[in-house]
Amino acid sequence: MTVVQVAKSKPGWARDCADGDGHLRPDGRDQYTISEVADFTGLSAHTLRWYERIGLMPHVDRSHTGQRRFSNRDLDWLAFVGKLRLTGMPVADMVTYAEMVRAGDQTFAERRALLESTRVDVLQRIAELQDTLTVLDSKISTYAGARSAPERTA
Amino acid sequence: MTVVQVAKSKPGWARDCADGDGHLRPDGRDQYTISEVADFTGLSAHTLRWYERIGLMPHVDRSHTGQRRFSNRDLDWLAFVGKLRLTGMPVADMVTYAEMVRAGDQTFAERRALLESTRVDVLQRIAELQDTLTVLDSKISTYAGARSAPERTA
DNA sequence: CGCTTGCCTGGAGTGCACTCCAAGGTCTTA
DNA sequence: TAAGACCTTGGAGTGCACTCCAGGCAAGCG
Repeated sequence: MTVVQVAKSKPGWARDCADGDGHLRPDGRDQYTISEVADFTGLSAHTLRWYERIGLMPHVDRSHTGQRRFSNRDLDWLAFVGKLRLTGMPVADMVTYAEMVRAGDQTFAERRALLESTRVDVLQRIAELQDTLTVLDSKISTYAGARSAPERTA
Repeated sequence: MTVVQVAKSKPGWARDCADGDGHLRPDGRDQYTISEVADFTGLSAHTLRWYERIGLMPHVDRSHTGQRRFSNRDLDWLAFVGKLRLTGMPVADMVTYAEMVRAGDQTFAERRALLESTRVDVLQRIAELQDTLTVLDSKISTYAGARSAPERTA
């Protein structure tokens, strides 16, 4: 029931793991262009604009000519959104969360509840993956040992 | 970079976790109709036919009138495919794996390599999720303690 | 025998999360 | 001041993994 997809930015679906969360935040400034933010977050500029359009970003500051100027707060928010994305939460639900944030303090309980159910979900997915790992390992050892493994038979 | 989606069969995106992998295999038989298999696996009959069309299933037996009759081996294969699906492997890659299986023994090394890279991927995703869990927990405790939490600030 | 239920097919449609395009304005640096 | 890189918008397009539809065949039952 759980489908996972990996962005095509990496070759094939095996992600390059040694990414090291590369993008250090350039402090000392509080104004970033969209392409800088794209570099820091790994999201495309398109996606950042789209996030704003659908209400997943609080309204971003603009320069006097209308260009976006992202703040460190925006970067923090995007980092958090990135974590939610990793949990598998649909964008629509993240928008709901963002709306609750905008609605103010009376949504605390709801927000907490959402985060807690997310937490449960993450725990369950970890368990699923660990289970999958077991299956994978036993299959790999089949290949390691045997000259002909019984295929289609677990 | 990792996008995860959860099927709509469950209300919202929070999956019902207490599913218990319910569907016990009814042994003593080796012939199942498509709707039985759909029940056992949680996949829809549509999806099962689609899997066969795209080459993700070995050719399934048919009754004298042309209806599919799935075997226990098919069920085993579907269970394994389900595990691969959980890892986030795209369907196209699973088809590749299925093709290697059909190609026979000379693909052992490739198959093993694929499984091993999958394994690495799963390990990495588990690590990501554990990291996410940490963020979630610290955010939840913010909500737990404070009357007004600093939003957009991690 | 007719009715309901289940299965078959190829092909079209859906929903999600981007991803890109066209047409134009802006910023930088030589 | 001119070239080229970068930014803006609304809307259209893409890829994936299903999901459904129309039209038809077949089996079981009262």
